[in-house]
Amino acid sequence: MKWNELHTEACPVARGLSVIGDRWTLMVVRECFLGIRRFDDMQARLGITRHVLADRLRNLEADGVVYREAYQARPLRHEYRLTPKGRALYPVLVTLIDWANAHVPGDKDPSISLLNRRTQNPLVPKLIDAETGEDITHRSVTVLKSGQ
Amino acid sequence: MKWNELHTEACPVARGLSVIGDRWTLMVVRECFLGIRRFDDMQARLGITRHVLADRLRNLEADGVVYREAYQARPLRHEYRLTPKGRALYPVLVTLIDWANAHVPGDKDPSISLLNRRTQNPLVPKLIDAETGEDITHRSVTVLKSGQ
DNA sequence: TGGGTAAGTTCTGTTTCGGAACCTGTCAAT
DNA sequence: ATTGACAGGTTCCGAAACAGAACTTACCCA
Repeated sequence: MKWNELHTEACPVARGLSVIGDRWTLMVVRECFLGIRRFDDMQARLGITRHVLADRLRNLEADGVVYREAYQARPLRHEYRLTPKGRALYPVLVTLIDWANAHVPGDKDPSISLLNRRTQNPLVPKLIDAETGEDITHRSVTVLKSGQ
Repeated sequence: MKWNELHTEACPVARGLSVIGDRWTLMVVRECFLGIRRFDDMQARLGITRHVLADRLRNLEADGVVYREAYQARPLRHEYRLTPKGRALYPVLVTLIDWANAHVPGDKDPSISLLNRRTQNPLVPKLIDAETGEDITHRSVTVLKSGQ
């Protein structure tokens, strides 16, 4: 199967990964969350090649995750910002960060972690079912194939 | 920057993606969560090439996400199962599924969604800070760079 | 002797990537 | 008028990764 056939799959994991399941894309989204909006800043911070960054930003814009907005007219320059769809990726990023901090130790400090902004205590992300308040675990969930 | 230099980065997003930030890896993990344990089953279901699947399973085993366990002796055959580190990826998968179902519509039914096993109602995943019970959003979180 | 099963490995041609250089439009200083 | 800086790309090349198909190994069964 080729990658560009994936976005129509029934499985939401496949559809999600058709947008962000790439070696660099989620790192670009991270930069957006950190307030980095310009091409050269992203390129310098990520160490990605300019060619690949241009391609990823093009795809993210086409997928509606970021949009381009002019910040000066001459010469015309755009910056990249997250759309609501892009901001909705925040829980994915947070759970990934939590997993990596727990299970993929880097061999050099400094490390980066998340704090509750109000209390300044370390964030302890927990996934619950908003309907019932129950923890979501592998065992508390079942899969539904709907449609025909 | 090359991909194999990424796992030592300070940023947990980079370290996490060095393990699962690949076009196929999280799909393989999904199969494991669905109880698919054997090479040929995964290959047939995913439509991935055998070469790439063998490589991804090798990497996932090396990274401690899955382990191989013999299920018959002659000829020796192994199946792949999630380690605790692998099972800890469940929240990442659930938030990704939730995002994709909300924002990446497939153009063909059937679609797949998650249910609370006990109530059989649709799952509404919500990420909260276990310390305070507050919702986790982009605005309620701040970033800490620790170490030196 | 031949076929079936399971888990890979090997081969070949295509696509993508990394790294560096180059291009475009504009302004400001020399 | 020319030079340099800035910002956001594009182009080029060789290297790496990928898709698809065939092949290999080891065993069992008929």
